[in-house]
Amino acid sequence: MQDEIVKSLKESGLKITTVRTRILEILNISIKPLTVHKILSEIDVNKTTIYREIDILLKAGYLNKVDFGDGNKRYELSSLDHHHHLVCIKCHAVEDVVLKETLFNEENLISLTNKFKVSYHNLEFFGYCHNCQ
Amino acid sequence: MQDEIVKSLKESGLKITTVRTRILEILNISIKPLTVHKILSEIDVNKTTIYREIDILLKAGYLNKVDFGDGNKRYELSSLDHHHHLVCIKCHAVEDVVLKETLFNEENLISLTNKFKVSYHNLEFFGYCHNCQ
DNA sequence: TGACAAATGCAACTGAGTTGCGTTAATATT
DNA sequence: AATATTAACGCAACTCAGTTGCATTTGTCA
Repeated sequence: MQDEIVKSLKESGLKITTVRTRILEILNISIKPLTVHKILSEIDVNKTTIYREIDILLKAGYLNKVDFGDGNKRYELSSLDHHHHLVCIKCHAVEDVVLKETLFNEENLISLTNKFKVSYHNLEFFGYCHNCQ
Repeated sequence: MQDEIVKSLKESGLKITTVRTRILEILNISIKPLTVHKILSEIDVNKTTIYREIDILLKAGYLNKVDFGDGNKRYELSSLDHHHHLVCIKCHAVEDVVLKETLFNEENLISLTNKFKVSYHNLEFFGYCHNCQ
């Protein structure tokens, strides 16, 4: 694991454990957000540990929660550039997409007109991928 | 229930039942998307029935599924104008918001550059409402 | 190396959502 | 209006994601 991350973890009072290292590795290699189920299948560890670990990494800001609305929460490294996903309704393939326009302007307008301070947003697109059209 | 909806239901081969009518009424009155749990608390009916009913209404296009990422699916009438939600992280209040710009342009760009045909999207904003800032 | 806190495993639990099946109610048909 | 048909419904039992309490182990630091 990179020195930078090790340092960051220690500063957060988190230990460098096998499980923690493996989770970060697995998510680092993955090209799409993963479910707990998927992560569990890659590590020989108790599910309680994974759930707790993900909770810790989420709160410490290392992970983002991604929701495809199928009842399974997914996670990806928050160190990735801000992006959204294209989820195929048919084959469930997932692609990243970076919008041409950010939602900053909208968030500023919301702040003014709704008096609501936006912290973050969830945006995913659903449809048919190249192969499934 | 409005004649228009009754006609539409019958054309879909759906019967006008007490439960069905009540669900549509409850969602029509509500200012925010409701969980199954909430709907169940308003009608004296078996939970299996509610789940099946919502599935039917979803597939027939009367409802939209809304996801606030807390593990509870929510539903609202699809007859409402296209809008998104502002969800307060602290008090869980929900407001509607209509964006100044639609995501149509982005969806068209996605179609061209990613060869992905967008059918719909999920977009919700999270942050702090007027009272909780 | 010893002490302390963080991390882990296990078993039992909770709660959302599902399935199979027998019964009831709404609608169409005669 | 009586009957047949099929959608709708209730119930019990189930699955599966995620949680909790508690005892044990491991990483880190003094």
